[in-house]
Amino acid sequence: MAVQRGRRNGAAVARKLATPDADNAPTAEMPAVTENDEGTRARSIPEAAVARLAVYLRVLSAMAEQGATTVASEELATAAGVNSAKLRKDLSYLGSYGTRGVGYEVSVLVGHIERTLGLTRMHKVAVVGIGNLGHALANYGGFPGRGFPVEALFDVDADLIGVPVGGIPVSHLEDIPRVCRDRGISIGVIATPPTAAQSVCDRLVAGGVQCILNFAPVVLQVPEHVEVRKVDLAVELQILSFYVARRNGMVVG
Amino acid sequence: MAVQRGRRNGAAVARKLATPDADNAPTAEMPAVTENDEGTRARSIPEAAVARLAVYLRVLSAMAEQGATTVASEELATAAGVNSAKLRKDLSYLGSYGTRGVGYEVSVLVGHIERTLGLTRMHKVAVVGIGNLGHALANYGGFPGRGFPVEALFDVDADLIGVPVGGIPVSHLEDIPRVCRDRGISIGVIATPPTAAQSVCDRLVAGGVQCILNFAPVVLQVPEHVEVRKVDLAVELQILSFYVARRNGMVVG
DNA sequence: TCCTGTGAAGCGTTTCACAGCT
DNA sequence: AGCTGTGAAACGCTTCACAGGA
Repeated sequence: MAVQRGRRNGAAVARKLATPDADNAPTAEMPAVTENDEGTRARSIPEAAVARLAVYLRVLSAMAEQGATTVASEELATAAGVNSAKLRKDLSYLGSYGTRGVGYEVSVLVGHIERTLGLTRMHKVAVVGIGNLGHALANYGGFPGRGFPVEALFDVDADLIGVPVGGIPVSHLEDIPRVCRDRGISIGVIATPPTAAQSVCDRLVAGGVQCILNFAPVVLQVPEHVEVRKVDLAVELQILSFYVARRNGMVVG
Repeated sequence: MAVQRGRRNGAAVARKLATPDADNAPTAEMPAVTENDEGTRARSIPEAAVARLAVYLRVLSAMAEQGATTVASEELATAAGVNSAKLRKDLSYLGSYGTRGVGYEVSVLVGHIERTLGLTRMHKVAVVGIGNLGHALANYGGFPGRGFPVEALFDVDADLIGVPVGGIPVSHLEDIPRVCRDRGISIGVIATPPTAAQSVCDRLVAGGVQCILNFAPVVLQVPEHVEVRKVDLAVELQILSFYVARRNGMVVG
């Protein structure tokens, strides 16, 4: 699965382009310093670090549940699968909330990461394309970790319209803009066949959706203010295939 | 969704550590030059480029279907969502197969990318955890783009054992090592709850599986020779959340 | 003594810009 | 004239190594 986050535009490319994995280049004009509800610096956290913060958050939550109140960088790093220098650097982007000689207070860190990731606010999710995958996503029912309630479902199939899936009735693709606006959807998940993806995407954008998680194997064209991340099974498998092939010396029968 | 590919070990960390997104550092000891069936250089293709090659392949296949025989870097780049310099650099890792003043021959490029990614050989897939997501994955039936047939399914649920899903009967988790070995599974997909993931992973490894695609929100510990990629919905959503928050000036109500 | 926080070095990736072939 | 292929510069991320506080 590849993850995309386009930013730069190529030479003659007008619209924002989405690209897989380590593409993007948060270069030049990053937004100037902005502050969140607590005054935490939220500027210029490297892309890569943001992704890891989410992982630290999960690990920290698990640790908190097991009663840990304090954690050292080495311990947290190991649990999160990174080295401790990277972890400390990542955390330093949030500010200095550790205690030298001791470590970090779990609850404090959880709070700061949540604020930094904008998890103090709900993000309503719409799932488009209620096939196998869409069904699975809709049934997650209130996405992982809470804070991401699924509040709208869409499909083209007339047989599905009105049928509740995971408690929410399916609406028609044409109603995407209206429903998204009415319900204040901020994240759209595209789980349609590739041919439908771009038009679905356009409707989501028309409905005021700011972020899109795209499972369809297509490069979506979106306006600048919309953030796209891509999950591509075929790409993931092919990358794995590359490493098998290389490991096996590439001498294929 | 985050993608992981661990490589370096942190200080006191013995087993390979998996980390999200732009982690890894294919540094130092990359395998020496190896050749594939056609003598194509397969060494030292940057991680990031490999991920993009899979995308180029999809775009090229679509172009071929529409009758294109030749394509220029600018055109292919735009369609793939990257800039043309990056595309040319990526393709140059395969060797020089373009024609100056003209472009690339589509079929030739498709062939070279397929060989480089090891797609000339089948990679049998096992899906573990036949819940909502596992069901969806099993029903993909012969994963995207062919070359990745699903040939084994596993679950703990007694009610599921023996039931065919997408044409393949579900086996018990305990049989993972035997079945994987018998059927020559090379890629394992973990779609279980997080608590089961590590033990499932260990069994897959015991069954000779070389690559794992992990949908469970856990950092898997695997031996060096096993490649793990991770797909994490919660992480993806949280990254999107970060960008919404930043865009909105972080001034949360 | 222990562990955080961080400049600075090291690397990998991206972009630039142009030489070179058709 | 057009487009590829690629050194070299630019950039961002990771790692090192140690200063400095508890």
